[in-house]
Amino acid sequence: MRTWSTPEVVKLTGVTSRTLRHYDAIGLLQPAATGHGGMRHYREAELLRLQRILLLKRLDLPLGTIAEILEGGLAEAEALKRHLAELREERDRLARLTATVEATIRQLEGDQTMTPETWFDGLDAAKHAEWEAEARRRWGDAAVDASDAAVRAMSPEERRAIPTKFDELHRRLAEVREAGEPADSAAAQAVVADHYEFIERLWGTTPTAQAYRGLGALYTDDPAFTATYDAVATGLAAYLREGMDAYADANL
Amino acid sequence: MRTWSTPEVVKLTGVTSRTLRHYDAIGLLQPAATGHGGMRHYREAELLRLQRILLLKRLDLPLGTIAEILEGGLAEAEALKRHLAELREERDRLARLTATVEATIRQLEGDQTMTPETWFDGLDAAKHAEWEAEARRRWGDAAVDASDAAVRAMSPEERRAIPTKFDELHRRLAEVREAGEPADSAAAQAVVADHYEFIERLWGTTPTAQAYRGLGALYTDDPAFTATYDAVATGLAAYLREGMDAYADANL
DNA sequence: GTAGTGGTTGACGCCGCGTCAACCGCAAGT
DNA sequence: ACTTGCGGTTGACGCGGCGTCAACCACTAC
Repeated sequence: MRTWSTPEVVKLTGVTSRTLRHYDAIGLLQPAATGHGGMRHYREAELLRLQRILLLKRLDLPLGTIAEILEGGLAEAEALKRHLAELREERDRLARLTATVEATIRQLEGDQTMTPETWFDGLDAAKHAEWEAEARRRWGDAAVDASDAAVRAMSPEERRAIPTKFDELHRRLAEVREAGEPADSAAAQAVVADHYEFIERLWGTTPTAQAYRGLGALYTDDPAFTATYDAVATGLAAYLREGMDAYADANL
Repeated sequence: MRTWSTPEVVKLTGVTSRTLRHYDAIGLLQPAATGHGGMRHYREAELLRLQRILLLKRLDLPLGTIAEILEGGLAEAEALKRHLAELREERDRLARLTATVEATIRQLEGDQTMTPETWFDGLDAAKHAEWEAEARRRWGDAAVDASDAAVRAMSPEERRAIPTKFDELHRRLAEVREAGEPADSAAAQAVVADHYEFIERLWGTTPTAQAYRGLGALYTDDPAFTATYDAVATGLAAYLREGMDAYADANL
């Protein structure tokens, strides 16, 4: 029954000696014996255990979970399933993120002139070009030009406050929703009323019921907007749209 | 020119007070003034700066990079491009990882009987089912059954040593390659010779030149194998295949 | 002797805060 | 006048998985 010293294990497996000592320290992989000034000696059982550790580690499982599995306290398939769910979430998050970053870069490199819609939402600055075209289709050139003029008339400070204001509205709305209030409740409608007023200021005109509903639809239909709202709270876009529809029903 | 206290900023932006103090500590966002027992007071300039910080943070930029951008020492587009490359890499890595984990789960839940190919490579245990079908197509039922028998005849210890042995071979090969040796050099061929011997033991028969070349082709053609080798060193699969071809030319 | 090799054990650093713990100033209630 | 409570402050530790010193020891070779 031969044994392996630390550097031998290093050569065999490719892990660093520091890693081996770390695993020893946290109890994940302890040498079969130590002697002669603390030198670690591993036997076949430990090597096999290390193999399994490395295998699971390549799946990005945390060491704690790996330990539980190896101790038999946790079923491997069970742990992997949970892990898989996390991986998928993270993968999807990164996919959305890359898209957002790409769009942001396009915006930074594209038209230098900051048109009003750029201010609509700090996060969606990047989406401006596509969004303006969409806006002209939905509301017509006159509406977009009016909004343009209204925002241009603002002071730089006012303009820069726009994303902040949107953020505030979104967070207030998310709070109301988390409290369990339906979108047509008084609490939600109060926030939507502020939203309507703010949109009114941005557009430079009083949105018609149809236009306001259309904006709500845009929030749920355009992935860029949906993503923006989902960043605050998942499903917030749909909730806001509901609230806007209810507001239009009741007040416009 | 009004100012905002810490809790007011918290309400406005949704960040925690701890985060604000952290940003103060690292110099990322310092309050315009402090007074009255250390209370922080922010003005509009700081709120706007915070907005930009949060925007960039949502893109997963590290705080250090955000600081550089805000100080003007780093072009935003430039930083984002670099960041994007990292994001893409990570996204792709996670995509491959989810696939691997999914396959591993399938394997764990599927056939309980561990057939020999399962041991071929620890990481590819999951790929067993697909791989066996592939093997039968490539080498025929007789060859696969022979290998099956050979591995079944091994002791459990021997079987469990198989992935370890593969790992060792792969690492040795990677070292040779990093030293700049071509695949048909003596150094590389020595490793390939060991590889051949080991395959011989696993298969239970002496692989013909054609069969051995076929195995090499599998390494580069099957994404699962390629990924396994790339985990050790990128392009290792191709290098090994080259080496195997050269070995077959010279010795088989 | 001295130098070199190959091992050991701390301990700090990374990143972005969350989460205590301990303290302080001010207002309201007893 | 004392306590209580609120709202703020400042440390300091913890997280994960090691990398990277620094300091030390045992043995061999010169």
